[in-house]
Amino acid sequence: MCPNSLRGIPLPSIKRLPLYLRFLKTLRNADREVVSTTHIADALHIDPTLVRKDLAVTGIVGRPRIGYRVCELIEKIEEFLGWNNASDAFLVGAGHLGTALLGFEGFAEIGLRLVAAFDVDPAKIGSRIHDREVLHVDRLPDLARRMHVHIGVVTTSVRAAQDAADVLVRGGIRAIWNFTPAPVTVPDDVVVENVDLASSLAALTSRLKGLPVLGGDQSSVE
Amino acid sequence: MCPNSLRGIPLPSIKRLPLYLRFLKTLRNADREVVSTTHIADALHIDPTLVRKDLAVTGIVGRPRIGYRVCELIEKIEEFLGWNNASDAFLVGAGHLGTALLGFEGFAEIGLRLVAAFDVDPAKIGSRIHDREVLHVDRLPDLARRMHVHIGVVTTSVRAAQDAADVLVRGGIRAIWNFTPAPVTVPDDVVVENVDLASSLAALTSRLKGLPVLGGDQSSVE
DNA sequence: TAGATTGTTAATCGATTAACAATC
DNA sequence: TAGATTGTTAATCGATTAACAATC
Repeated sequence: MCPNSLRGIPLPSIKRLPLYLRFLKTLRNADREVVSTTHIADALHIDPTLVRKDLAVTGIVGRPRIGYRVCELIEKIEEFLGWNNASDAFLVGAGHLGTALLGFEGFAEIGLRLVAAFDVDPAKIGSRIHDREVLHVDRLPDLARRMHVHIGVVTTSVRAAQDAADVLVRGGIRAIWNFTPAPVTVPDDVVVENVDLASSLAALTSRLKGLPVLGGDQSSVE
Repeated sequence: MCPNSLRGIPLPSIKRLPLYLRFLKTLRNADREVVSTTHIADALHIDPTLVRKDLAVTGIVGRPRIGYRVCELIEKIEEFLGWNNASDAFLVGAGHLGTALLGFEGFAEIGLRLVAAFDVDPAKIGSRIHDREVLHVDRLPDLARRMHVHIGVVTTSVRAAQDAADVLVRGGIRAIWNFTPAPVTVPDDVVVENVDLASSLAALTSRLKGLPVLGGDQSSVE
């Protein structure tokens, strides 16, 4: 019955969905009604069969000879990723990076809404950054529960990252988006996704040095 | 003769090296002289054989029964990644994110030095951000060549990303670290590494929704 | 020596790519 | 119809894991 959800879905496929989404939106802006996987594949330099497999995880069905309806595809991908109705998130660490993320308008596109920022610095608490209040981190657990916020974004210093994660866990948060290079430890039922700039830079510099690297992924266009 | 450099090195291995590096530095701070792969593997939740394979790409040799010398391992990894002597980089787009990156002290650890920022906004040009001058982007190509800068960091708006890439290419830049969600097109000999927040968030939210996801990678700790 | 660990070779696993039948 | 495209099954490829001999 549920051919896709039973077997599990490859993480690489999930990570490519936003790529398709972005491209499809440019097509929609250009008033394209339908699109074939070969067209998507050409534009994104991905194998057409892989594109078909990736799109299949959303449950979309195409029409032979025609392709997929652009609007339907966009809807299906957003629905699959849960980006159709935005999730509220708390940000911990109102420094430079935190401020940048609070000001990043692109989050609306990807279903995330940073509703408040937290810090320990008395100089920051009470101020507003990009129209969001900065609160003391001690207030986070209670507010997270009362506001049903399930996602935490960590932009503290490396030193404070684990403390931030602990506070978020105390607030019953279920997912942590960690922008610090510090690995954080959380209970099994909390999901952690790390944005690891060092890994990304390692991929860049090793290729820059002309080393022969195998298995280039989608984040590497030449 | 060169057992590793002939066959090419897996990109996943390269992306894990910074993870090891960070852990090894905590060991060095604790005055640990030697370390075994089993110890590293336990701490980082990675298979010990995989750790050995990853470390092997740097050319390090360990001693059976003993392990690896911590300091030597750190040196070898930094040398392999080219992080032992920092590379100069230009940043294009002095907005919120650009400002955050200019203020990020962690780059010293990973061999990157942002030496100047560029923008088109007259209000910004001539100012200083975190002690780096903001110059008009028109001056970039000439300066890049004269200063032998080979790395460009793009933190512009989506709209301006391709223009930024073009200017960097005109300056003879060889690698672009793209922080915008826009895919940029560059000549074959220029390396592009994308920091794709949407992909990262997709991995987070799909796991948050309790979907069965295969192939969790290192960026996903639970 | 005994035993922990390295380094390597073989097996497994999953993702990607190729082939092709079904469809409109 | 002819032919482009989907959707699926099989083949390939590479990364990870397991097994194990070599080493000190």
